[in-house]
Amino acid sequence: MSTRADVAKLAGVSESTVSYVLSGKRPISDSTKARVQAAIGQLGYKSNYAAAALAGGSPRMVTMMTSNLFLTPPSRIDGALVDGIVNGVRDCGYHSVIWPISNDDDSDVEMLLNLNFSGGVILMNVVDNDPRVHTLHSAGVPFVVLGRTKVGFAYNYVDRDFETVYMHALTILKNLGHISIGVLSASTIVNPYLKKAAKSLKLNMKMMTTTNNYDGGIILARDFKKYYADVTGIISLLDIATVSFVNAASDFGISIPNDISIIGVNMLEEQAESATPKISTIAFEAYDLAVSCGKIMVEVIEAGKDSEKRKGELWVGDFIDRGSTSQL
Amino acid sequence: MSTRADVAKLAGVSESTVSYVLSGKRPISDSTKARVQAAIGQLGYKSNYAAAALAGGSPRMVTMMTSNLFLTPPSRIDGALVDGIVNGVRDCGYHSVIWPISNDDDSDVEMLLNLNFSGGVILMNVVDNDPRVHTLHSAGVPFVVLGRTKVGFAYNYVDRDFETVYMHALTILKNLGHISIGVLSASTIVNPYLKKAAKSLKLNMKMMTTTNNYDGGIILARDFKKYYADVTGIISLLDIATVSFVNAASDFGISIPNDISIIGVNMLEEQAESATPKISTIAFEAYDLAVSCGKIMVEVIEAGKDSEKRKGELWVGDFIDRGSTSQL
DNA sequence: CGAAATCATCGACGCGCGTCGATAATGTAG
DNA sequence: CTACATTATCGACGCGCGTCGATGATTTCG
Repeated sequence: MSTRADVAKLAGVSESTVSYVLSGKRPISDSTKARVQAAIGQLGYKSNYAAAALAGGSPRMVTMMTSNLFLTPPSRIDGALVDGIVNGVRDCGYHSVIWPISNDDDSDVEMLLNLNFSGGVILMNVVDNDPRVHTLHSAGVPFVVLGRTKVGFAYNYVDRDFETVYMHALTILKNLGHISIGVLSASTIVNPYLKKAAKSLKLNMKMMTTTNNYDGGIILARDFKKYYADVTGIISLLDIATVSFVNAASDFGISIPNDISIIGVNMLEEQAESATPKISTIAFEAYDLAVSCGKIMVEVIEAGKDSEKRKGELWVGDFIDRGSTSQL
Repeated sequence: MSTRADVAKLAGVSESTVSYVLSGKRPISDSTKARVQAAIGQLGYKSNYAAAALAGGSPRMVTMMTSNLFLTPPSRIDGALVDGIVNGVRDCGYHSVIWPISNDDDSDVEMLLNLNFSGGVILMNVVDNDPRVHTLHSAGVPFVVLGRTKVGFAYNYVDRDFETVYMHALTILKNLGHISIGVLSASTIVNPYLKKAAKSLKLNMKMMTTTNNYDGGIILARDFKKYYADVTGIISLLDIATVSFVNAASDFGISIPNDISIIGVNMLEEQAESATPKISTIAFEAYDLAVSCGKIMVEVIEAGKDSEKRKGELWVGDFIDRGSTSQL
């Protein structure tokens, strides 16, 4: 591996000149700039990451942590989020890697922190009162949560504004005359925001719990008339199961949107488009949200410890009508 | 962040002593060892990754590269492989991260190499004549391929010995009297090793192509009597679709193993166990294979450029009879 | 008991790069 | 023509740690 010294010698300039050509932080004449570039090309010089990180203060690197990536098959949404973060931090001159987690205790987090090789951590797939947030917080590492969790202190986060999203979706259904609303979810617990919105709109909620995979939606469609006959409007918190539910509905004599109206609040546009019929959504701009998360991560890193400000950002999204809803 | 100097001062020893306590590369008396440990604990000292990498030569870090992780939902096998690598390199005192790839040209590879922050690269999900192998090779970066691909030069790899695996599976089917063999695969192209094995055993092959997801297996089961009526033995190269195929078979009047015998050659044991009936396999010890891959990666890194040796390792696996095969 | 071996520890150096202050070269105004 | 601002470049230093050679302390053995 060639070093800065090699480049400098070949170009006939000092080492610092090479650095300034690379960083652009001081003016360099066009002629020497060209000579240095040529030398770099000729030697195939690549700056040493470790040395740059050491000399430059904190490493320009961000680590993404998600809970065990492969235990449950990740969805397209995860892909969009990762992509967004990668490009968000890249715009700020940072890089990003994924920290692979095997076991779900936070020994992996400890290890990452001990390693101390990245400037900040983006936490994904957080759960209630996530222990990893506590660990990161007490370690004093710059971090941003992609999502939210209840812990006893302030932290940086980027998340969807579920309160508004749910209210929006339910209002649309209510305005169409739907009173009995099914909630397609992987959990039997009703999201508090959703519950609140339903209450204020005086809507009846019925949980339609299933697993978020292909089967899940089919089973729900099969059982719909038996268990959920009174439901006329559905708000879906799932993505994969929603697509298969909609696809399979007609097989079980359910017509969308004639018999039931459905709004997806947690799926990508491409997924909503892929179903037959297409699914109306409250847009979830996962990619853009993640880009913003990446940028905030870099801000937090560069603000450093001096700043005690915490930043929270919430994203809403428009209603996109694809015809899966109709007047009751 | 506290540094080695802080620890040394607090413990009343020299900086190098602190280093040797940490690395264990020179004997240190128990008493000073204890004092240093105490100081480390008190200060919450964590060694600086960048500095260690710089001083120590190459960074003790491995990068895993897989093609766009989230484009197609990764399977459990990918999870086992990642886990294996993580633990394999960890046993050697190395760490590992996943390099997120968004676009499938190799600009991401270039970027990783330019960054120059990891000691080596493990390439996963390689395709025929993978351009990334060429890029890594000409960059002179230590790398190991988890799998194999045809390029015009030698490289380090760890892979299954498909030649033997296929031969083993087909021999078992043949010995049970099966002559007409279906090949469950996601591609219409017959694997050359498989073709060779079938030829030498004088078996008739019939491609049963489907997508490797839940649907894929169902569709195949549905169409089986129509298109593959003559098939009595199946060798499956898929995992998810194989499980759903076996599960759905009885729904379409196919009895396993009475009507057809099936052997999975590319699935995890837990997946084979999860089907009804359970599926016999040629064991694919994905985790162990990946552990070995990780260890080889470290060997390659530590051998350095001086060594031009290339290492290849092939894994077979035993036949595990779960009763999904029977005499014709 | 003295010489040699062993043990525990220290100090110094260098890894490659970012950046600050200084310097030489050039331009501008009085 | 001198005094001073501006521009282009250089040299030096330090980031934090791994490691080598050296040194003083202790033990071993003839």
